[in-house]
Amino acid sequence: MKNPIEALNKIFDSRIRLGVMSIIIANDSVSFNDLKQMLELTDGNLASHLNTLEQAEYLKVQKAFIGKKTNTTYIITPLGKQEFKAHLDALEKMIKGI
Amino acid sequence: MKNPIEALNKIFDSRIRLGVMSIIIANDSVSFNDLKQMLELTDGNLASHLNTLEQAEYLKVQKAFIGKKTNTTYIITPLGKQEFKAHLDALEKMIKGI
DNA sequence: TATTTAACTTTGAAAAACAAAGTGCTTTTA
DNA sequence: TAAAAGCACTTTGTTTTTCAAAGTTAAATA
Repeated sequence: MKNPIEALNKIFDSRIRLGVMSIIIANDSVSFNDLKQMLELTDGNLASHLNTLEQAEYLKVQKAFIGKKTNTTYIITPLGKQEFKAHLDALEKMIKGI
Repeated sequence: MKNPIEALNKIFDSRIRLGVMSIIIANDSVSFNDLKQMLELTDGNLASHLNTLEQAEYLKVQKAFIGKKTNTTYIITPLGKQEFKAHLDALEKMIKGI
C-alpha cells in the first residue's frame, strides 16, 4: 500500500493558490485586481501567493499596454496546468481509495 | 461573483489531514499505527494532526480491548463526514467554475 | 500639481508544521 | 522475572508558512 499523500502537491495545500489556479484556468487570463477582488485578499498576500506560483513556473505574468496604461495579467503555463491536473487526480484517487 | 475559497474548509488545507480523513472514511476505522505507516509520519506529527481533527469533532477515538491489550482506533463522526464532503463539493465547484 | 490606482516589496508578527525526545503503560521475549 | 519493545501519545524547540500592514514606484486622472 503506497503512501497516498505523496502524490499531492505541497504548493496546492494553500486554498488561496488553489483558488488562483482555478480562476486563471477557467478564465485563461486574469488581472491582479480581479483576483484580488474575487478572492478578497490584501495586495501583499495575493502578490506573495502569485510569486510562489510563479517561482514554481506554474503561472506567468503578461505585461501589456492598453494605450499607455500597463495591464498585468496572469496566465497558466503548460507545467502549471499539468501539475494542477496531477494534483486533482491524486486527490481523487486518494479519496476514492484507488 | 462570490469568493470561491470561502467554502473551502481551512482544516483540510493540510494534505496530511486530508489523507487521514480519506483513509478513515474508506476503512471505517483505522488504528494509530496503520495511519502512521500508511502516511509515513512520525508519532508526534500524526498525533498532532489527529488532535486537530478531534478538536474539530471530525473524528473520535475508540479505545477497546483485544484481550488485555488496548487497541486505539479512529472513526469519523457524522460532522466530520459532512464537512469533508462539503469541502470536496466546494473544491469541485471551484475547479469547474460553478 | 496633487491625488489616486496598479502592482508590487518589505517587514514583522502569528500560526502551523515538523522532528526528536520523553513518558507511562502494557506486552513480549530472553 | 527482568529487560526490551511497542503503543499512543505529550513536550519542546526549530523551521516554515501565512498574513496584514506599510512602504514603494510609475503612470493616470482631477
